[in-house]
Amino acid sequence: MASTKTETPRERYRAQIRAEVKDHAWEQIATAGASGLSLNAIAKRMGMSGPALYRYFANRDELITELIKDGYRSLADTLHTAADSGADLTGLAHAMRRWALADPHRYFLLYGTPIPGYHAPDTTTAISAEIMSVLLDACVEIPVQPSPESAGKRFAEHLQDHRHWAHGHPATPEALHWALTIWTRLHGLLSLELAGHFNGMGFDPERLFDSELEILNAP
Amino acid sequence: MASTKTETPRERYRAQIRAEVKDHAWEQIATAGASGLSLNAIAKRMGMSGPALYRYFANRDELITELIKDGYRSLADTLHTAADSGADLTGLAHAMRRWALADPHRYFLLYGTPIPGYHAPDTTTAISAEIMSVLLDACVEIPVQPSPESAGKRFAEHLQDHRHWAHGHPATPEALHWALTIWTRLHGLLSLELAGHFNGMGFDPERLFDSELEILNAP
DNA sequence: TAGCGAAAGTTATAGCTTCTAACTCAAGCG
DNA sequence: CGCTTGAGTTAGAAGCTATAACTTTCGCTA
Repeated sequence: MASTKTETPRERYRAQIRAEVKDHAWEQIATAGASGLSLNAIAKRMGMSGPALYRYFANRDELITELIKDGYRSLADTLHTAADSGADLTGLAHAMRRWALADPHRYFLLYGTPIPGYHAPDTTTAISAEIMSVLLDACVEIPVQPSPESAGKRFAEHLQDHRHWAHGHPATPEALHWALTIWTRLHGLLSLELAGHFNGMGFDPERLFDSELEILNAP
Repeated sequence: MASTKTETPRERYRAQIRAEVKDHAWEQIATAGASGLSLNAIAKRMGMSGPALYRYFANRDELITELIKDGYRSLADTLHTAADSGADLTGLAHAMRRWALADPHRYFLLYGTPIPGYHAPDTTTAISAEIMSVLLDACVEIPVQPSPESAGKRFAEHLQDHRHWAHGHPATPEALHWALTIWTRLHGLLSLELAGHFNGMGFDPERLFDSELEILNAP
């Protein structure tokens, strides 16, 4: 997976610089968050003047977009790797938690407060769908019974008309519902833990995570 | 609850300007988010020069801290009002969702990506505890049965040693656990909805919310 | 009521940011 | 070997936070 075509030396050099910039950007994000990202500072740390970077990225937003895309790619790869080695929902969830804890700012770049001007391009939504697909695969193994005349049943029925986001995945509406539930619950836990909202409370966030995961495995 | 003591005209003027600044700040946050907040722009919109505002707020962070405090206060008041008019968990959750949808950026200011330098002062953690208290009150009405030998039971036991965040609330460990669960699940739903992660998916977020709420009412 | 002191608001300035414009230089391709 | 293209430079505009020094204005008190 090196290159799609024969690259000219110029193209190779360009790709290398872009990668180097992104490395520095991730480093900067990991310490100061996305709002602390500075093209100028990156340029200086790379030994060149500020405006030089504008040869490689049109503006700050394009760099951030690229980072978000790489972030989604990283999460999707992490989940794929876990799933390929036979991980069930519990394994996937723990892989996701480890991935999030490894770089909280990266998690927030994807799932935190939306960047004001930023609008997700098609490529990121495609990878996002890939992530959901892994989750859906893990969901079909979970027995989920809809009680009659419940909001849950109504939502599953509602999902029958709005399942295009599953991209043809052969899951029951109940499984789709459950995948959404898993997503929102895990995000709620991780988001609050990473933001430090559990900090003064004393309990072990991992135990709360495991407890919630138990319910997600046997609804 | 006008004033604690007799205020001098200077103090009254000062308080009025501070309030006016915060009004403009909220307006700015509602449109551009917290990262787009500019003391300079606020000053100009108020007809004075940039540095003038530094007489009223030591720096940008102090203004943001104040806004966060007011945000927590606003949410706590909303929940108190709902609880006082007899709302159960469903009512509280819907009040919270309405509050969040009314100003998504305000929600993210409290529960979104943490501000890099910012560290919550005691006053905000106190109001945060107040919010949790309302949730706990609603929890004691919900029957929650711990299955033997489960991660859930183990976490409830773990909470017996870490319940100081409940500030002496007479709830069972199971109720404490359930309050945490409610918090994280509602946050997961609201956070993803407000950030627009459900946008392309077509389903009605409120129906998913109601479905989750049904489970939270009868675990 | 006069005046004094503190607070409010001003401009100037430093230092940071993003980003454009114009220029120089070097690398690579024909 | 030369020409084109792209990389990197400096200069500069416009914005931001924040400080310093100065002026004005307000309100309390003697």
